[in-house]
Formats: sequence, C-alpha cells, structure tokens
Amino acid sequence: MRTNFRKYERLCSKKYIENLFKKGESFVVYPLRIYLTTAHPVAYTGVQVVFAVPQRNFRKATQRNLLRRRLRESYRNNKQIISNLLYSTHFTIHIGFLYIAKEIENYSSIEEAMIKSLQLIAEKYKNSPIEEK
RNA sequence: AUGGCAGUCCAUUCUAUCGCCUUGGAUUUCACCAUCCAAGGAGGAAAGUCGGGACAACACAGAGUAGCCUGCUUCCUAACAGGAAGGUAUCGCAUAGAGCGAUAACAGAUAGUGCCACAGAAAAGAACCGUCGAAGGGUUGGUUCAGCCAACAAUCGACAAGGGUGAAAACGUGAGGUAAGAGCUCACGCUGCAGGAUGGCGACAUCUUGUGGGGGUAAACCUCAGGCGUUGAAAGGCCAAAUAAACCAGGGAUGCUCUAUGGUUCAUAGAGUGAGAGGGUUACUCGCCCAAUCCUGGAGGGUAGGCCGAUAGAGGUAACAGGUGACUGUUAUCCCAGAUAAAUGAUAGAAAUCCUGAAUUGAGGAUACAGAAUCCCGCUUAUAGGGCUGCCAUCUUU
RNA sequence: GGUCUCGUGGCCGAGUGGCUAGGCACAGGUCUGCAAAACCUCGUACAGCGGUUCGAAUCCGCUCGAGACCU
Repeated sequence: MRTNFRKYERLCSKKYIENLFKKGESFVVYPLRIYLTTAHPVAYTGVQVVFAVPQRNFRKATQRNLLRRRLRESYRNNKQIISNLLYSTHFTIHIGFLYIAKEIENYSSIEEAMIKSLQLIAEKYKNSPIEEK
C-alpha cells in the first residue's frame, strides 16, 4: 500500500491536543511515550497523529526538527500495521507520540519502538470498533 | 614554496527508492477529496532582539515638566549607538628625522552638589608635627653685681618649604623676594576663556595678544547641545461559528440663594455664593474634547476556525560612469521560501576533503555553527574546512 | 513572535563603589553508656567574559541560564 502522510492525518486543533495530553491514556515504549484518546469521526481518516519533542531536553531547534522528522518518517513507513483503523468512519483515534529520551537516537531504534507501539495499539483496538457501533 | 596578519567569497556533491509544503495546469466531481504533469522550496549568521526603519492601530489646537538615548569633525544612508575619510589623545614598533600599527562612551570638573575605604599630619573652607617672630613671666644650666646668654615647656601671632602614607598630596624647573616662607612676583613649560593672523568645508594645526586657573571622579547626581508621541503582526481588518443587549457594584455633572421682567409649572438677565464629579487625550500637569438605550469595574458564559495583512523589495546580478572612500547614478537582465502543533525529509550507494592507523593496497571514523514565522538595513555572538586578493618574514631558482 | 524581570556556598536570603551579613543543612569536636537537644568550630559562594574606576556583587556592554506577562 501507499505510505503517504497528508495534512488531514495530522492533529492540528489546539483544543484536542490539550485534551490528549491531559486526559488521554498513556504507555511507554522507550524512547517514546504514547498518548491515546478517541473522538468524534472526521472525514477521510480514522486516526490523527501528533509528534512532539520537548524543548526541555533538546534546546536547539535543529535537534528537535531532526527527531520529529525521524518520528514522522517511521510512522509513515509503518502505519499499515494499524490499517484497519485508518479508514474507520465510526470514530477517530487521536495518537500523540512524545519523545522522552535525553539523547538523539538513530533512525533504526526509533523505528523499532514505533513498530512495537503501533502493534500494541492495533491489539488494543482489535475488538472495539464493534462496541463503538 | 612555507608561515603570520588583514580583507573578501564559498559553506560538501551526485544517483536511486519512498515521501512533505506552495503555485500553475489537466482528469473525475456540485464541491471537498483523489490521481497525473510541471516549476519552486532555509541562512551567513535564519540566532541574540542590541540599534534603526518600513508597515499598522491609537492619538495629534497647543504649552510645560518628567523620562530615555546620543556626545571630536565632515560625509554616506530611509534611518541608526552603523559605515567611510580625517582630527586629537594614549600605547606599541621603528628611527638621525619622517613614519607604521592598535585602541578610544573622545562635550563640560572654571555652573552647582556628592564621594574619595584602609593608611596618612592632611583627601580639599586645611593645619597635627614643624619653621619663624613677639612680649614678659616660669623651670634648668652657664656666667662678671644689676644683668646677659642658651635650652625646655606653655601663651599670642605669621607661614605652608619639609613629613614618604596612599591609586592620588595642594602646578614643574630656575631666579627674585622674606623674620621664615609661599604663584607672593617674574621667565619658561602645562592649561581654560576671549580675540587676531595664516592654512583647512570643518574638527584642528602653526604663530600671537589679553585675562584668568590649579587633585581626581560625569559607565555619581548633573549642566550644555541634539534627538525621541505610544504600542508592536498575539499590531490590525473581514468572514464564519457560538453565547447572555442578561447579573452585581459604583457613577450619572451643567448647582444653590436673592433681585428684576414675562408667566401656570417655568424661561431670560444681573448679583452673590458653592462644588470642581466621570471618560478620552496610553508617563504627568495645564489646556482641549465627549456623554443618557451612557460610562467604569467585578464575577461569569461562549468561541478559539478561515481569509487578508504576507512576500516585487530602501530587491538581486552584470556593465559603464562619478567619488580618496562609505556609497551613488544610468542601462540591461532576473523573479528568488511562504509554512501556521508549523513543509524543505528518510533510507541505501558512490565521490570529495580531513583525521586515526598503516606506511603499497585495504580498514575505521568525521564533514562545522545551526532551522525562516511580517519585511528590510546594521551591530553582536557561534562556526569544520576550503578558495581568492593584499602586506610582512624566511628559504630556493633566475 | 513580542515585552520585561532575575541570577550571591548544598538550600533560603541581606548587602548606599571600600574585608560578602544571617539562618537552615552537611562535617568535626564538647557533653552522654549511646543518641537527641544545647554549645563551639568549619568551606574554592557574587552566572561567565570584557570595559569604566585607585578599587566593582554593585556602574556599562556582550554572552549564558532561569522565570513572568501579552492571544
């Protein structure tokens, strides 16, 4: 399948992001912390994603840019793991990926953590679409 | 050729696969979405936000005060705490002398006020020790009777040479002068103000006349001269969505008395008396302007999406011309990011440079500082490595 | 993005240009059979660099770090 990553797949609303990090359930797959909430359905997609690298740990904007781009790339290349959720029209899952390591990891280890966390998400929502109906 | 200094330019490159943002076009579609094609997509500092503008909103009869900034001259610039060319001072190098380079918040200490720890006599109207003089008395000593001489301490007066402390000591040297001395006077030197001559647009330089002055500190207060309206794109405008023109508190001025005239409450005019309330003038005061479905504050409710601003400009590049130079003018040519939880990327391979190691290959590692957020001009700070130009030194060849 | 404020031992915190107070904590000692309390003692402290000044924690400039506000 295609592995593109369009604008509508990103979570842009300030309000939803605030809600996600405040109330969403979370778990850790080092070096990532993943936040999850469900919301009302949006056109064209079932998942909206946001990537974050805290300024507390990485002072320089170039470092944060690098890590955010690696996160986004690893999600783009592996999002077929949760393909059954991607085109759900019944609800939208908001996912936030927070980079919590203090040092800059290379792409392969980030991708490993991304695959693992996406598998966990897929496991979690295996049966829930039916309940949501 | 090597090394150093200064200036200036560049800021790894290519290929494949998978992607992202903007614009334009095509197909499908009511439209969004989707697919395809084409073009473009971080910097010299994008950084710090330190100066200055453009732009925008508010304000703008005007005056004064406060506040902030700047401080040799002329020029450049839209403007600047920026730059250029000079002047002066200090320092360094060199020298017979010229000179070369670096640095400078480089107006005023003779407008006034303050401060100058410790040490020291004293840190700024001097006077502790001291020097000199005076008159007689005191004490001691000497001596020829009265007395005289010397020393000491005390009294009165004059003075500021000496005191070696300090970062800094009451202009420096010489002469005169005096009881002793002293810029007290004089000459030379340093320096302020006013004036003259010559050169220079000017700062200033050289010469000269008169009249004064004597510690430092203005990145202490300050004085003088010049400049500044305030706030910043989260400015500001439009559209959409949503809710509560509701609630609570405060204010809501243009007055009062007497007299006269007309008169039904009331109106007009004059005199006396009182109160100077709210909002705006985004630092303050005066002054000015505004108001009855009004103004201010409180608590609370809703929304937090889109478009414009916003990317053609004090624009870039080249040539020519002017100017010592910063820079300017003319002509030609080019269009060169526009995101918004925020694009400009990831992976693989190759090349280039450097380092480690090795001393033939091969191998391993590294490729800086750093990411636009309205836009420009400067400054400051960070920065692997490389290219070019100029100057200096050394060596080699001719 | 913009406008401001602050930085003093391990922690809190005072400080008109002239030897950087004070409290808590830590460590050592006295006391005690051992502790606690009390008393005594102790230290590379002015964010960094440069300038002004005879002399900077203080004044000025640059850099670094922390925090607040503006929608």
